[in-house]
Amino acid sequence: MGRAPCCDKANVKKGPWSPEEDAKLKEFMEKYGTAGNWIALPQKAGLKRCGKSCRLRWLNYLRPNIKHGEFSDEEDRIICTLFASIGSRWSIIAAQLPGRTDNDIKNYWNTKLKKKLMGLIPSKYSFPNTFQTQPHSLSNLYRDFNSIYLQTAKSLEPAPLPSLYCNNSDTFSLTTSQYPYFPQNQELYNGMESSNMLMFGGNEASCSSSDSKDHVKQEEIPCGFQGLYGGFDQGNQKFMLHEAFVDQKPVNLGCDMELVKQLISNDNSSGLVFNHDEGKREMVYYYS
DNA sequence: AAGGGTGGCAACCGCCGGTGA
DNA sequence: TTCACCGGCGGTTGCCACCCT
Repeated sequence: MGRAPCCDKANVKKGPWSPEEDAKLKEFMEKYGTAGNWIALPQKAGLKRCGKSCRLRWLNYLRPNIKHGEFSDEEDRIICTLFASIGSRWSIIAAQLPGRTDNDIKNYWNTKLKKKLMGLIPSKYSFPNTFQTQPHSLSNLYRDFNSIYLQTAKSLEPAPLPSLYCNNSDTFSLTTSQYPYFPQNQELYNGMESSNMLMFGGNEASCSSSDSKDHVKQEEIPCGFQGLYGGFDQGNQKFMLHEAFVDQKPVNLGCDMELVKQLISNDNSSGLVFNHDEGKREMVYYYS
C-alpha cells in the first residue's frame, strides 16, 4: 500500500497560479511564515491548493530576492563545474548561486546550458542520439566518443577539438579553449596550460592511487597526479604513450594504438582525455 | 494566414530521508 | 525500534509563446 496523499487531490486547484492566489500566499507568508507546516498552510491562508504546491510557488517564485532572467558567464561556469563534480544535485548547485532556485537551474541546464556546451563540439564528432545527462550514459557516451575519435584521429585536420573526459566516479569533463577552468589544484595542470585544457570533476583522489597495471610503468607523480601522455610520432603514423609529466618531461614507454584501445576497453580505466594543441593531436590517459 | 513543430518554463508527481511521537 | 508525517528533491509533464514552412 502506498503512502497517503498529502492532500485531497479532488478539492485542490492545479495549474498556473493567479495573481490573486500569489497575493494571498505572499501576504500570509510575510505575516506568519509557514505557520507550522506547509500542509496546513493552504487552509489557513484560504487557498485551494496543495501544501506542496504552495511551498513550490513560494520558493521558486514569490520569496524575496529571487533572481530571474539571464544567467551570467560566471553562473554558467559554476553550474558546469558543479554539475560535472556532483551531477544533478540541483539544490546544492543552487545554494552556490544566490537568488537562483534549483528548479531554475535545472531548467536552464536542460534547455540551454547543456546545448550550449554540446554546441562547442564540431558536428563530425556529434554525440550519439542517445545522449543523456545521467552519469551512466555519460560513461557510455565517453566510450563512444573516444571510439569514434580513435577511428578517425589519424585523418583529421587540425581543428578546435574539445576533449571529453569521464571517470569511474561518473563525472565527465569537456575540454575546450572557450571555458578555461582549472579545478582545485591548478598546479597539477601547469604542464597543460598551453593546451586548452579544461577539466571538470577531477580530484586528487580519483587520479592519485598507485596500483599497478599490467605492462604500464607507473611512478608516483608529484602533486598526486598520475597519468599517461600520448601523441602521434614524427611520421604521424603511430600513437605513442608516455609517462605523464615526470619532471615535466614525458618519458616514452613505447606503447602504441593497440595499448590505447586496450586501455579504453578496460572498465577499470579511470579516464581518457583527447587534447588538441597547436595542430598536434595528443591524448592524456588518467588511471587510478 | 494557418497549423505544425519546438523551446522555455512553471508546476506536478512520486520517492526518499529526517524527525518526533 | 517502529511508524507516520512532512519537507525536500529530482525527474517529468504540460502549457504557452514563438518560429518556421
